[in-house]
This record gives sequence, structure tokens and C-alpha cells, in this order.
Amino acid sequence: MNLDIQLRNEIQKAVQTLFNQSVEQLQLQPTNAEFEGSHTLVCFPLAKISKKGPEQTATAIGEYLVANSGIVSKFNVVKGFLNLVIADSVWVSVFKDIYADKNFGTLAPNGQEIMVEYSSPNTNKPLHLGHLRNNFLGYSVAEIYKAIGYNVHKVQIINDRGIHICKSMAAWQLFGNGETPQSSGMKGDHLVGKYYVIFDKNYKAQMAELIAAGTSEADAEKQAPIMKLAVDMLQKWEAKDEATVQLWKTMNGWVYDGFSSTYKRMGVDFEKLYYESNTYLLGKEEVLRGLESGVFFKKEDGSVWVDLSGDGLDQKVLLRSDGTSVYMTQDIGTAILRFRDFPKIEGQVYTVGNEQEYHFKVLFLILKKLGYTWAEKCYHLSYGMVDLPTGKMKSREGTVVDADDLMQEMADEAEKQTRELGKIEESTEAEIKELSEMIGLGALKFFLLKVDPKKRMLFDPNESIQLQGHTGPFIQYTHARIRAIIRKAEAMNIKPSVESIGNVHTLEPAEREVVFLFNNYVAKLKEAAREYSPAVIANFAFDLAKGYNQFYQSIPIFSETDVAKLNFRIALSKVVADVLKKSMLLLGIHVPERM
RNA sequence: GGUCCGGUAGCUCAACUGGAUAGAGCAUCAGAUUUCUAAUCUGACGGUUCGGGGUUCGAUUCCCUGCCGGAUCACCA
Repeated sequence: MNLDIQLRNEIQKAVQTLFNQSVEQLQLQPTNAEFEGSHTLVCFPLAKISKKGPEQTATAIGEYLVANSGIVSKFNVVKGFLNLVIADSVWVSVFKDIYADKNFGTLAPNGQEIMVEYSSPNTNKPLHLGHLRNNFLGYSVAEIYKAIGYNVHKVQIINDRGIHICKSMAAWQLFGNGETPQSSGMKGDHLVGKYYVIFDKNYKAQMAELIAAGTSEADAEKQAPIMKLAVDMLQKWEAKDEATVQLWKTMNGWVYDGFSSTYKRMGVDFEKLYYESNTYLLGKEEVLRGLESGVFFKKEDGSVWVDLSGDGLDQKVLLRSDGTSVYMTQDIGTAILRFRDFPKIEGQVYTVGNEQEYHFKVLFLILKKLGYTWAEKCYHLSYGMVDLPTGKMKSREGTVVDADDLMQEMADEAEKQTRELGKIEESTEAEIKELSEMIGLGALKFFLLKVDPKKRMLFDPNESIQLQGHTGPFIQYTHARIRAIIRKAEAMNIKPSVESIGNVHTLEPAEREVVFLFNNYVAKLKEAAREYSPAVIANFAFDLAKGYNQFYQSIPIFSETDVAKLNFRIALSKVVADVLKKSMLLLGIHVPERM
């Protein structure tokens, strides 16, 4: 049985016996490092029940547990805190259970399904740092839900239509001279992004000209010839003009090729892709239905609105006066479509930046008003922006950090440092490249995932490239070190059996600490899922690696003469390696055999 | 202006949802490799948790208020 549950039961029994009362809520927390023990019961709240002072209450419970529980060997009381020392035999048996459990850390399928949306880029420019946070987060949350037993569907909606792509198309038509990814050697998404920039430059120049000639700024925005061309293309596209659709398909195709290699390098995947060009007309019927049933209302000009003032929000337009859809309309349709495609999902997770919080609040409210009960299980996984030391990323000002460039730089830096350390003599060039990629991406992912998603974070390139300290490579290194031990043990033909471990009766503090740490793994996993926070896993993995390194440093394994202890330490190391690997994979980070 | 986030060591982040003397990493300084990988480990230094009130045995956490930063409030997406 789980140690924490067992301990809680014993404490409840103690309270029942001693004070003749039952308690449901027990405040059990890890013991501070400065005191002896691993679990601490906060006794202030129990003072009411015991009708004694917190310290006397703590002492009474402590004495009872030592005498009767069979798992508590010692205790000490500091103010109202009861610090409990769990018997080493119990720790050994906790470890035995984990060691014997081949599926430790992965919960059995629970029959539930969930959908996670992430990435969802526009198709007019390449992915950047913000997308990296989005992709790593979404991927990781999906993996975490898989690990707790969900059947997870990863999807994205690709914003492949609209004025943004038409801008790139317009600029390409004017200035492209037939340039293609093949002819230019450029990655498709970068090529299309190049024309988006060209569009912007020309647009600004044309506006400046018009304004200089006496046109008002508002008029200039509309009259600039290149903008007129883009708008014209958008209309033609909607009218299914063949040449325009052809150009659109071609340029989007370039972008998809580019994206697909970027996704591959990122290590993310999707079960199903939704395209805005297929879904942007959805939702309209739904809105009209809502209009009939009185959920929405129509204004004099014919536009359709929802009034959310009763929910503390505003009025929101759902259909323009000309009857066309807006973004919200489309999202209503897409949400419903997804529940038709995957009837068993109980909810959706939308991984989208926090600038769209209002949008999702409104979306979920509308879906609820339309009578979709699953709306309550929809969650906006809202994450903060990634800032640079120079401030906010601005595509217009060219301060965006490109995703492909960044991944390359990280891999290059990892390679440089790997070569400098010179531990890879017997590796082939291909192996060094593979290792560098693993380390560079590991550093990047860990850097972006270790922060609470909700919070805005700072991306300092110099710090992100650090491979020491609170980093992914620190954990990768710990894993590689353990693997070296395992290899040596195998070479020595040491194969710790579950039974042999049972012969260990006393533990060193560092060993106890490591068992204590991964004993919490499943709780952490559930917490990460509940909070939609890979940061919980990242910090857990770091703590475990740190705890293991302390053990590693203070206790030489192979010089141990007691066979049971030797076996225990190797088994312990193996479990740490497995748990590190497992938890890092939840972050999309791979760990090496050696580094 | 309304609404919603956030403000913790010089810097980047934690703090088990109200618990002990608020913890890590980086940076700085001082140490540790005849022994399993030093991308490691051990110490030292570093704090009025933005300010001010309140709630209680106890507040970084909850409430009020002020300051600072950000997001959002389109017949854009």
C-alpha cells in the first residue's frame, strides 16, 4: 500500500483512539531538512479536537504511532509540528514494491478521452520562440495525460486562410519572379515569411507616399496598391478563383513542408490537423439556431450578437451585418465538429497564449449557452509571453527569435561543449551529432518548461544555453552517469533481484532521501495533470537528479562489501534512471546512455 | 477607464494551495577527483516576499487599499 495513505490511516486511528474523534483532513507535509524525519504532521488544527496544546497533542500522537503503527520508528516534536521517522524497513519495502512494478509511474487506462490542441500557427511565416513554448507545453500536457491513463488526441488548427497569407501571396506575385524553395534553397516557411516582410515594407512605403501626397492615414491604409491587391486576392479566394486558389495552395504547400521539418526536429506530433479553410464557414448554422432559440439576438443592421453582460462580460458579435462569420463563429463550429469527430472525449484543452483569455472565456460561455454540457470541461491552457532581455518580441521590428535558428544554435552549442569536455572519444561523428541534438533540445525544452506556464517568462539566450545547474542537461547527465553504473554492474553480472533487496535493513540518509523522492512521483504526475503544468514534472526531475547526485557523491557503490547493500544501491540507481527517463519523456526530452 | 493576470536573493525561478528560521540554479568567493563520468558535489555570501492596513495560534499564500509591469475590452484573427 502507498506509504502516505498508510500513514494517514494510522494517524486517523491514533486520533480516534486517543481523542475519541475522527478527522478527515490531516495536514501532512515533508519534514524540513533541519529536523529528523520525513513526514510532518501539523498539529495546530488538532488541538481543538484533543483539547490539549498542540505540543502535547503531537507528543501523544507520536507516542501512539511508535507503539502501534509499525511504520513509525521515532518522532520528535517542535512547537506544534510532529516530525515522524519512518522505519528503514518500511522504506526498503516501499522501494521493493516500486522496483517490482514494471509499470511504475504509468497509470492504468482509465477509459477517459481528452483532446489537446496546440501549435495552431498562421501559414504566412515561420515558427518562432513563442511557438516553441506553445508546442512544448501542449505536447507535454498531452503526454502527462496519457501517463495518468487518458486516451489523448493531439490536434491543431492551421490558420491557412485570411489576409495574412494573401499578403505574402501578393508580395510574391509582385516581386517573387517565380522564386521557389527549390530555386532559392530556402525552407518553404521561411521563403513565404520573406515575402510577408517584403509586403510589409512595401506597404509602409506606399502609405508614406500617399500620406505625403495629402491622403489621410486611414485612407492610405486602404488605398495602398499592394494592400488592395492582397484584399482583392482574399475576395477572389473566397470566390474560389482558380488561379488564386492555386497560388494559395502552392505557397501553403511550401509552408507545410517547412513546418513539418520543424515539428520533426521539435519532436512533436499530431493525430489530426484541422484547417481553417475547411472550418471557417462552420458555426454559422449553430449561431442561427441559437438566434431562433433566443440565446442570441439580432441588431437592426442584421448583425447577430450574444449578450454576456449577465456573466460579467460584454456583448460580442457572432455574425456580421452582411451575414459573414467572425473568428468566434468559426471556433464555435470547430469545437462542435471536434466533438463529432471524437464523440468520446470529455473535454478539450486549448493551448493558446494568454492574450486570448477573453476570447476563450466567451467561447466556453457561448457553448454552454447553446446547451453543450462538455463546455465545462473545456480548458484554455493559457501561457504567458516569452520576453527577451531586450523586451517584447516584435515581428515588425525583427526581434523575433526564429525556432529553426534557435534549435540549431542550441545543438551547435551543445556540440561545442561536448567536444570541449572530450568524453566522447569512441563515438562516431553521427553519434556526436545525435547526442548534441539531444542535449541542445533538452536544454531548450527544459528551459521553456520549467517555468509555470501561466507566468510570463524571460528568455535569456546566454542562460538558456547553460548546460549546468537547473537545466535539462544536468538531468541528462545524471541519467548517463547511472547508465554507466548499470553497465558496469551488468558486466560484473550483478542482477539485483527483488528478494535480495529485502535483506537490507538500514539505509543511509541519502538513500532514504532518494526513495522518498520517487515515492512522490505519482502524486507529482497527478498534480501536473490537474494543474496542466509540465513545470511540476520538470522540477520533480531536477530534485530527483539532485538527490541522486548527492547519494552518488557520498556513497561509493562498488566498494560496498555487503552484497545486499550493493544490490540495493544498483537497483536504486536503476529506478532513478528509469524515473528520470520517464519524467523527461513527459517533457519531450530524451536522455542519453553516455555524455 | 472597466476586467483579468503578475510583482519573492544582484539575475532566472520554487515554495505541496494558510504552517516551522521563505528554498534552488546562475553569478561571486572558498573547498572536493589514487575510488562508479567534476556537464558533479560540499560550504560561504545573498531577503522589510512592491508599500500600507486587516483576518488568526500562524500570511509569500486570504480580504481591503495604494504603487509598478503586462494582457484584454474590434462587424481583426
